[in-house]
Amino acid sequence: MPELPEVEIVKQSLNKTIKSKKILKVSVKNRDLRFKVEKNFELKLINKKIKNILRKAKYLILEMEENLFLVIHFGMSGTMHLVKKNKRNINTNLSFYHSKTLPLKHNHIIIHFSKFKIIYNDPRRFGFFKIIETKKEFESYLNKYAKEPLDKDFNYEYVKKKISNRKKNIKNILLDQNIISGIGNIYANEILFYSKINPKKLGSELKFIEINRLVKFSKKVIKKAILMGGSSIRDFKNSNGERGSFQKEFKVYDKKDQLCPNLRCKKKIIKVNISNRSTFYCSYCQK
DNA sequence: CCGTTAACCTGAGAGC
DNA sequence: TGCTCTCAGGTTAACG
Repeated sequence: MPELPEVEIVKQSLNKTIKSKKILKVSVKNRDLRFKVEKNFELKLINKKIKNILRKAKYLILEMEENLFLVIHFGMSGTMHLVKKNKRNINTNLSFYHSKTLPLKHNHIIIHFSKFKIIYNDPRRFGFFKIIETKKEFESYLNKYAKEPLDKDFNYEYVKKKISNRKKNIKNILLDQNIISGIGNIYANEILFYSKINPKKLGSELKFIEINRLVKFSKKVIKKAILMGGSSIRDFKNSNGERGSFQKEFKVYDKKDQLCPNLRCKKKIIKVNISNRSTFYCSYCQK
């Protein structure tokens, strides 16, 4: 579900609430996430204080005392909910693309603090929670991943070097976390529209100006999405408290048969399948 | 090494 | 109302 901007929003919310708080109790209702939640998960976290909350690409990291790192990935459908304690209500305070109501099913992991608890919900269970116990191991774990658009040295030279010998189409390149990290299906579509690049074009075919636009608009789109609280799709209709509003800015994503936002164009956005992912673009503006 | 596809899961919505 | 089918914000093992 969440791409870089959505995970960043979670990070920012958590920084306001659980930073420097102590974990009093952990309960795991279902260990069968994408990777099995380890046996000693609860024991390792209990009585630890949270030092900091970090993000890298689509990963959220809770940095604990004693060089303990809890790495969280939300998969396709993971969400985090903050619920005040000692209240019977089911209001959550941490609803990004979700309603303010805690879902009834699929609440797999609950982390208790003195005045509230955070609940991890994930219907499809593609997400995971992993504990890393040394700083060294933590750093090498994250260094595996490619640079993300917001990195200072994510620039023309970096992207050029990464893609110029690739026979892979640019849409799949943007989704490949080993080439560029943090971008998912929504933002890949949007970035390619702004960059005026046909998603089927191969990495090796991109010209100087196209790579430049790709770098520029990757940064712009991701930054703006963060400023707008991320994107809330699918369930945002029935939610009165969703935080994200970047879905209102979508130019092509989920816009099949709608007019191209470029007013001079007047053609319709088309939808095609690229490697089993829906891809939306204007075949006139994106060459 | 590289690129593509299928598989992992549940639920919502469309069409009949 | 209910059935079947397709699709969904991600990742990766397995294959050629």
